Amino acid sequence: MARRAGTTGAETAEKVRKAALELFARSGYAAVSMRAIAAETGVQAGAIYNHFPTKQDLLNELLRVHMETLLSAWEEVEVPGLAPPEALEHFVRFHIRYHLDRSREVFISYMELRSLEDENFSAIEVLRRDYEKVPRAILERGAADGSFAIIDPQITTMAIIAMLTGMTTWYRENGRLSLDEIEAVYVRLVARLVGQKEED
Amino acid sequence: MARRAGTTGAETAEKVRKAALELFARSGYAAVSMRAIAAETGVQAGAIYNHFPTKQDLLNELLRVHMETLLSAWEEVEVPGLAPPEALEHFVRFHIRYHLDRSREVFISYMELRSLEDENFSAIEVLRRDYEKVPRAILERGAADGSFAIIDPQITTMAIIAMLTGMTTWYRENGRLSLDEIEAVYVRLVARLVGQKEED
Amino acid sequence: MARRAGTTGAETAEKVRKAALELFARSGYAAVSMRAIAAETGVQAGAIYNHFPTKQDLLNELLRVHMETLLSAWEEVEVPGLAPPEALEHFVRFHIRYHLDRSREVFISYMELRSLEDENFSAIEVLRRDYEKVPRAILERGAADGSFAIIDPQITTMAIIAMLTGMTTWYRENGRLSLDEIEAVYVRLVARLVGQKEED
Amino acid sequence: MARRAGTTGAETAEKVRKAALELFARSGYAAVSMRAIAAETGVQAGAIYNHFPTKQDLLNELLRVHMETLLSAWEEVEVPGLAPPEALEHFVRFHIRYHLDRSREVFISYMELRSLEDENFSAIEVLRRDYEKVPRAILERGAADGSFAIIDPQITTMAIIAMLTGMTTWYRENGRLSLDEIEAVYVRLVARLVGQKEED
DNA sequence: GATGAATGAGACTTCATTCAT
DNA sequence: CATGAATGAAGTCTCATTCAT
Repeated sequence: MARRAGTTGAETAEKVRKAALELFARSGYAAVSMRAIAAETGVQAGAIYNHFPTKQDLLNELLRVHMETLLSAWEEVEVPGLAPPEALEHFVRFHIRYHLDRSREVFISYMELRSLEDENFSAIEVLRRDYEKVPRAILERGAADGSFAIIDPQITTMAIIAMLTGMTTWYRENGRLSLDEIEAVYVRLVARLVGQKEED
Repeated sequence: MARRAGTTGAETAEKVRKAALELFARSGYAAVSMRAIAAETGVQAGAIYNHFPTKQDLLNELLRVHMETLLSAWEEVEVPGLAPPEALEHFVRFHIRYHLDRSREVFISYMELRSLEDENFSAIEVLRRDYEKVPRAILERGAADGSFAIIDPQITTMAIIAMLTGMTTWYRENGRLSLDEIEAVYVRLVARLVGQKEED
Repeated sequence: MARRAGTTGAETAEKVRKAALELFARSGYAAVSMRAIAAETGVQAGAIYNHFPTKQDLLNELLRVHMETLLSAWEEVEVPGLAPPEALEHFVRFHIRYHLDRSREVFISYMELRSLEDENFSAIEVLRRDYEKVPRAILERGAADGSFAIIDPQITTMAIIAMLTGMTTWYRENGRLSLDEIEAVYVRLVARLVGQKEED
Repeated sequence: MARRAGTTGAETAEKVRKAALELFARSGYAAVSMRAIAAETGVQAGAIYNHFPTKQDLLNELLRVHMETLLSAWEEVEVPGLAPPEALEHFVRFHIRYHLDRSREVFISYMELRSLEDENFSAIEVLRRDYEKVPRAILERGAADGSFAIIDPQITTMAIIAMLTGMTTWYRENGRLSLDEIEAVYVRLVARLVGQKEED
């Protein structure tokens, strides 16, 4: 049968992306079939191939777009002249907010890297490294100007990212603390990690 | 054909466990076939079913045994009377050493929880919670006796675990720092997170 | 590859039904593989699943449709006002003709009931009972109006059905007697079973 | 492990026969696995092969022994000089009693003939034909001496056997009629089929 | 004579993908 | 652009059978 009235190809592609994101996050790339994505989208499996050449391309696009969006979102909110302590706080708040809003993208970005074929994997890895350079640079500036007392910049960077990203595994919207409170806690924890003096 | 001379069932079962661990860690549970595990083990796929009723049982056993072993390993090295700062350092060193030795078990314990069927999932979750209680209890003791200045016990606990476990994703045996050095860095980072005074 | 030009799904489904009927009758449900049905149909095994969800559903549909068709075929030829002796003769001729035309359906309807899962089994049983009510009712009418001298209505009903249906196990198209002759013999045998007076 | 104390090979072989009979009757030859038979027997599948070379041999032995036993049981009770009416009644009573006692053997003798490989099938067919000759001979004697008014000897023979054997499909031990009563009904039905005068 | 472990084939079913319509 | 039907490969698991112990 032909396309139903009132739908456009772009709409379908977007619905496929949403469905795939949801399902990959819930069950993992390998465990999700094109038929399952199609069912969630409301089309037959064959229709997906009008928009994405292969299942692998679908995953790759999700991850690539996520990383690109993350990077450009940071570029948009970044405040260039900020002193390291304020810059780090700014980054922490950005990272938490952004990652909670896209918890499924974040999740599959960590989980499904290994499902990418080599070439795709490498491209995503580059983007990931780029993002890791953001806190790393702040740490190094802070170490240089004496506002931080960094133990080891590389490990501290990874520790910060792991700590912040780990939040997506336990955060629930109606938990004990509000998002603002959690953010505040993490800002202070990160400050401690980099050896800032407590200001309260 | 029957069993080849000189082999035993227990050996095969162990080889299957090893192969499955390796492959699940590398490619993920859903992406690994029983045939692939069998090939790595050196038997036909059907032979696995003499030792494990289903693929799910195989995963479940790996995860269950890992968590049980982790818990009993801790119980064995735990030093009951230790003051909170020393207890925390002890835990950090234990966790790092143990997790690096079993990086694949750790990896699939985090990655493949979602591949467990409901009942199996619940059982493993209980064990995971049990393990999280270990640092949590130390933090609370330290908060009570004033040796720590904890910002938020729950978040700090999760942050410590995420930070430490994240190491398995980037640690390489011949990297810039030795394991001893890395351990020392993490001990200090954790000390900062819980608000201990720097002792150096 | 996709569908070959000039074929339709309905055709394939029908070919699958035919092949399954043939093979189930010859070798039994459990001894026939989906691959064998597919080979007889001229498609790959997977293609069957576009038309029948499971092998069990395929069997179930064959049996259900057979029983429904049998019942509605009877309803179509039934002559309501007929006196019991003529009604019984009418039924005997119908049963023989119908069952010889569909000897494979009849065969698997008796043989493969036990291969049906519980729910499917119950549904088919209901239809079978409905069909058995047809001769039973004629017998009872004939007993009531004195045209028959029934020994025991239930046993006689079962005896008639067993006797008639048993014919499918030995009937061969080019045997000693023509179908018309066989029919005539059975009409007289049934007349004897119900205690009609011989009219010749 | 070796044989458990107190069991003998002959016992196991007999238990295997019983289990196979039971399971073949319930689910059909093709649907029953050697493992299932072994489980019902209380041994491992491999042990069956100490007593029966293949699954096919097991089926074949069950059918062959059944037919041989049936034939020799008849030979034992047969009363040579009996007049046709009494001989037929004698046969009917024998057939019913014998078949109800061995309903599973009877059932698989009809159902699983097609599961026999060619050579085995032919051998069993010979025995079946031998048994069918028994009523056939009585009918012919009765036709010759005028005590029966047979419509068609072959069809009547098959009708009698189908009718009698069909009973195993609906007979229940605690049904409406006792076995004696059922027997009496069938004796009279058969007498009608062969055109004897009603004697009551 | 029995066990337990193995093989190699094959069971049902699902999969990613293709393509006529 | 979507459907529905197909392929060919592969998935998990079971099977009859064999054989070292």
